[in-house]
Amino acid sequence: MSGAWVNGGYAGRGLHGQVVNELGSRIVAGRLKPGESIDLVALEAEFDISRTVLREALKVLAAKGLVDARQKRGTFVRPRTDWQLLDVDVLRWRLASQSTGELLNQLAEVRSFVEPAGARLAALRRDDDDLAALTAALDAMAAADPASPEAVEADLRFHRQLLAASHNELLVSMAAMIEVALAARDSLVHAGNVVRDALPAHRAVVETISAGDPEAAELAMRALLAQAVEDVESVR
Amino acid sequence: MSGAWVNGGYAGRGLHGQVVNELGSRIVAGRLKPGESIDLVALEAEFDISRTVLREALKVLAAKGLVDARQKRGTFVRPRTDWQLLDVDVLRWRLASQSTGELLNQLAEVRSFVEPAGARLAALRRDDDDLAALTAALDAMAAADPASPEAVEADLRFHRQLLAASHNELLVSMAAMIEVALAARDSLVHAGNVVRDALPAHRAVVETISAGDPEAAELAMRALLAQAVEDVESVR
DNA sequence: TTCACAGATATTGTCGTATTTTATGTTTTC
DNA sequence: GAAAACATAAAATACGACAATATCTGTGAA
Repeated sequence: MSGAWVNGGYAGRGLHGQVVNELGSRIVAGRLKPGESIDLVALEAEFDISRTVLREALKVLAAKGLVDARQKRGTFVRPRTDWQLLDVDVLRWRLASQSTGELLNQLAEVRSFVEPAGARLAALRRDDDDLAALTAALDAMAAADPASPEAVEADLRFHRQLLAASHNELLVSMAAMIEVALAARDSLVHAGNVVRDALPAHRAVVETISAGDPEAAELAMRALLAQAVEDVESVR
Repeated sequence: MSGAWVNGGYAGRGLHGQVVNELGSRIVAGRLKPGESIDLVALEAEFDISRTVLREALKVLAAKGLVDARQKRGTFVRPRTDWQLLDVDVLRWRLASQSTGELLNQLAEVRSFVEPAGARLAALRRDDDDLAALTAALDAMAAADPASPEAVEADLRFHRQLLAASHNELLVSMAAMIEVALAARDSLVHAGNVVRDALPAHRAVVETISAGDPEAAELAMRALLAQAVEDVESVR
C-alpha cells in the first residue's frame, strides 16, 4: 500500500498519511465522538509512532475542522457542525465507513441543483476547448465497453468538463465532490449497462450546450439526472 | 493579534497559525506560483521558526490541496485546479488578497442556485425548531439598528438557519462559504440601509417555508437574492 | 464561608538531530 | 551501444528531549 490517495484529495504519503486516514475514518465513523478528548499517548503507543508524526496528522485533521487542540486542556473532536463536509477526504471517509445510503441521497440532492446550474452556465460561456473536451469524453464513453473502468472514467470526466465549462471556479471545485459521489455510486451499483442507456441523455446535454441554449441545457441535465435516479432505483 | 480565526475555519493558534495564514495568503495571492518549489530553509530563516513548525504549517496547506511534498524533489505549490476552493480558509485568503470582484461574482452565482434550492428543501422538511430559529433571526434583524454589527450578524444567522432547515448536511456546510461571502460583501458595501429594505423579502421567505410551499419558497428566495444584487449595484 | 492569589501539574507546543526515501547520475554487463 | 543494476546525495520524514502555558488546587485572609 503506497498510502497516496486515488483522486484529488490529500496526498498523504508514508506513515503519516496512514495515520491521518485512520484517525479521520474513526472520527467520521463515530468511533471517536465529538467532544471526546483524544489520548495522544495511547495513540502514540497504538500506532508505534512518535509525537511529531501524530501531531502532524492531527494538524491535518484540524485543518479539515475535525479536531481542535488547546494547551493544557487536551485535543478534542470538534462538533459535527464544524466539520468541513465539503472536503474531499472527509467525504471519502464518510462514504467508506457509515450510513452510506443517507449520504448518497444528500449528494444526489446537491447534484440535482448544482449540475443543472452548471449546464446552464456552460451553455452561456463554453469555448471551443470546452466543447472539444466534452465531445471527447462523450466519444470515449461510446467507444468503451460499458462495464469497463474506462467507461466509468469517461463518465466522470464528462461531468468534470461540464462544470469546468461553466468557468466558475467554485463550481469546478464541486466537481471533485460529485466525482466521489459518482465513483461510490458506480461501485455500489456495478451495473455497467446503465452507461449505455445514459449515452443519449449525455449527448443531448452536449448539443444544447454547443447550441448555447441555457434553458435547454438545464432541462437536458435535469433529464439526465432523473434518468440516473430511475436506473439506480430499478437496480434495487 | 491572537492568531485565531473569526469564524468556522482553521483555528490555528499561536506561532504555527500565523505561518499557515501567511503562506496560504502568499500562495493564493500568486506570490508563490503553482509549480514553484518552496525553499524551506529560507522560510525557516525568514520566520525564525524550526523545521517542525514549518512542516506542520505545510501539512495544513497540503490538507487544503495548496502544496505537495515529494521526497528528494522538494515541496511545490500544486496547480490551481487541485486547490480546495470550497475550503473556508482558502476562500478567506482569496477574498483578503486579490481580484475580489471576480470572486464575489462567482460566490453570488453559487448563492443564486444554492439558496433557492435550500429554501425549497427547507419548506419540505423544516421542523418547529427551524421555524423558531428563523423567526428569531428575523426579529433580531428587525430590532437591531440596520447599520449595527448585530444586524449583520442576524442576517448571517438567518441564511445559516435557512440552509440548516434543509436538513442536508452538505448544504449546511455551504453556509460557511456563503457567510464568508456575505461578510465580505457587507464590509465592502458598508451600507446598513440595505438591511432595512431587505426585511420584507426575508419575511416572505420565512412565511413560505412556514407554509410548507417549496415552489413559493424557492421563488421568494430568488426575489431576495435579486433585490440584494440590485442594492449592491445601486451602491456602485 | 467565600473569594483571591499563587504555585503545582499535566498537556500541548517547539526545537535540533538522526534516519529514510528516492530521483538522478554512474557503472557494468550483455 | 543500450539497458539494467547500483551507488550517491539531496530532500523530506521521523525522533526524543525540552519549553511554554493554561487550568486546577490548595492555602490564606477577609
